[in-house]
Amino acid sequence: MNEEKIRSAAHAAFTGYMTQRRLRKTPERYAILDKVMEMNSHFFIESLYSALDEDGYHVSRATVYNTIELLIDAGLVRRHTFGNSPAQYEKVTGIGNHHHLVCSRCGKVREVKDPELVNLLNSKRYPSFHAAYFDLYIYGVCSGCLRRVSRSKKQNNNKPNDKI
Amino acid sequence: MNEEKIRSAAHAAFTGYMTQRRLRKTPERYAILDKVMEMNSHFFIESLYSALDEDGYHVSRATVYNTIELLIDAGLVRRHTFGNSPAQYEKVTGIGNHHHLVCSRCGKVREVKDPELVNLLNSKRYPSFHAAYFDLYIYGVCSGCLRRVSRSKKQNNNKPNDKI
DNA sequence: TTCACTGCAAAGTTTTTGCAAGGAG
DNA sequence: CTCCTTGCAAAAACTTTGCAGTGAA
Repeated sequence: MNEEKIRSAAHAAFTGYMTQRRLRKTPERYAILDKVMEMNSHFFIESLYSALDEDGYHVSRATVYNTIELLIDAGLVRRHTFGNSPAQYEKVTGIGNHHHLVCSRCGKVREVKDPELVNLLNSKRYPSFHAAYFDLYIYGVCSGCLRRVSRSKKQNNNKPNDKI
Repeated sequence: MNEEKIRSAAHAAFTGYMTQRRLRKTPERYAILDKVMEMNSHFFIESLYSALDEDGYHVSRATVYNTIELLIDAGLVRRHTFGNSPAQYEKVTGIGNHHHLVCSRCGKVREVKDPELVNLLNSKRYPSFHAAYFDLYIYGVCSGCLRRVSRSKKQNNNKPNDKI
């Protein structure tokens, strides 16, 4: 199955990364990687931490933070900070590059694919800079919040957003 | 002069925003807006706070945070969180949309303009989402860090980045 | 055997909140 | 005169750090 293939590719990549840097291949690091690969879509450090705990595999928060840093450096994970909420992470599978639609009102994040745009972005080169990847965030208002805003406009009590 | 025109346009926009939402037009809010418009490129809340203090215009941090939130909602300021450093802000002048090249090693941020890309992005429409603006972050390694990395590779002691 | 890694808890950083006083509308 | 906004300091939220013990190489 494809999911398993992705998992073992990630393992291999992480192993290579650690070998190259003479980092120790601890069971905690692999356990965290595995759990990350299980997470569908975005997650917080705290969710990852609890998910591991619920599996009966306890690691300290410090280790989670430390390992996530390595995974980011290895290119297996991306960090996003949408608006002012705590950092969110997402696994990088290689397949399916996408962008993020972020609602400025409620903070909800939706993914959109746009191969045309991805191709254009991939073709760009910059002087004195070796680009590795890009993140495109499109901010705006989702349809749900749009409804809410126009409703409250009529009641004349719309407030500045309290999320994001 | 152009700078003054931008400042008064920002004033007008902020006033309109506050009027519409029945928010109070306090001197603190205008002082913060003015200082923001003086900041060239990116700044931190802390820099803004000290800059005001150095001008002999003291406002509490709470007010700075509160006002920045309003300015973002009003579309006069953008918040960025590059890597894992504290949030950085930047004024929106309407002229000169740009993207950000972010070095994953040292955290340095450079602006690049690309009208072709901006036009393409502006033309995009999304179902059930009303886009207001976008942020494109291009992550990679700057030339300075690239030199440093290849040097340390030879010495066989390159470490995972400790910035970002 | 060595020293990078882990867990834990304490400390650090950044941001938010509660409350009394003040001032915009 | 009302009640939104401010300042301050305390608290919260998130992340990093110090240190002693553990285990990968």
